[in-house]
Amino acid sequence: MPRIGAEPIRKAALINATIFEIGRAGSLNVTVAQIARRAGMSPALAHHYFGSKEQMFLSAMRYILRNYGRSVSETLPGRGQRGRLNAIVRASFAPQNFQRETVSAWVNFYALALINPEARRLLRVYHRRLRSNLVIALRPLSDDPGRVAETVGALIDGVYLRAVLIPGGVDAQAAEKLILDYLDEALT
Amino acid sequence: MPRIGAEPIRKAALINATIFEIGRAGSLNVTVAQIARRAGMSPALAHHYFGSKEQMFLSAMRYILRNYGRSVSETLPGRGQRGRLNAIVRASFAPQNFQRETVSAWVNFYALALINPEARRLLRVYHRRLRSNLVIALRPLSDDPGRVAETVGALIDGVYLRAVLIPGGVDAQAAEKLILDYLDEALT
DNA sequence: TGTTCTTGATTGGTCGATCAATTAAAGATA
DNA sequence: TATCTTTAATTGATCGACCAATCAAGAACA
Repeated sequence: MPRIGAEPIRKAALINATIFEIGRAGSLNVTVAQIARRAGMSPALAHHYFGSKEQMFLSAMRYILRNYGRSVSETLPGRGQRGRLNAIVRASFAPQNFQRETVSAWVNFYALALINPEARRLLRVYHRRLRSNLVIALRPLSDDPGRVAETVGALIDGVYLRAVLIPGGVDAQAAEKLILDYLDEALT
Repeated sequence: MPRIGAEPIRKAALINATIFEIGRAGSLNVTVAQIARRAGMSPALAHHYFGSKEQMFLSAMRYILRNYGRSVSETLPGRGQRGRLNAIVRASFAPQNFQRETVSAWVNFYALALINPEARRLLRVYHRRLRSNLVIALRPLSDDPGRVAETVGALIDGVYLRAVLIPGGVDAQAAEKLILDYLDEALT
């Protein structure tokens, strides 16, 4: 059984399973055993690789945030002016970032950030980066880029939060439009 | 000890303690024993009055939402036109609704709504009522009251969400201004 | 007396974490 | 090649702690 070089594969499997299980349960109340079983290994092995459940959660959160950050910066280059702005907003509602499990995990990570300093730090890094991206894109378009960036950031989070509560799936189209419409009227 | 007619007093104490402990812990992972101790009674008595921990949580959530709804409708009458709108927004950031413990509990109730149908129902009622209030106030001011109401709703939630993550307390003033500024530019 | 209030004690169950033991690959030695 | 050594991978079993919920019984009031 033991193939050498299993660590990165196992860790990746565990991170995926963590996000999936948290999303599925809609809560951080998932057991290490559940996650490990989903990832096809024993609970002991999960502990072996991550040391603790907390570290698994934080790694999963890092993964989500890194993914989001990547999908933002990937869609950035090119597209002058307003195009950059639209790209940032659109990335937030791209299928990979806006799937029910992911958004559900996202909400729970916000709750985790209330009690875990490292989780809070990660979230603040994401906030800063998003804000910075928005400000740069807004600079040539608005006379108060800071305020508009803040508003868009809050709007994205708010729309995410409400999206998971809608029973019949999530309408990324409508969510995206709400924010783009705001930008239309904010950028006179 | 046993005074007659203790039930409503005990229940109120437990609901307060529930919100306080959830806010303090920043998580729904509070024990019935913690809550009961905070409310000055034994865990068994808490079960006696509420039947289960879940019912305690739901009652606490109802209490928060009722409180919020009341503080909105109290500030409503009078003030023609734009005044009603400002009042609704201002109520969201009134001290009683925007204290750290309350907002922290609020975020966790959102997470609870992901897994508990009754919690989800309560939250949807709050969404509908807020939206309805906003639409009525917006009707004479905007040619698309529905969209603006949706945006303000998401904005309030987003600002709440971000407020709890700021280390040095919450700036209700700034939060309020962000939303009022949005309204200024949305209502040409 | 009967009803309401109240709690200590207990039960049944869950879960994170640890550890000793097993398996197998990689590398060294001769 | 055959054998030994080292190291990584993996798990079953178990420990210790925590906790929601129940119950029987006591205490105070009408």
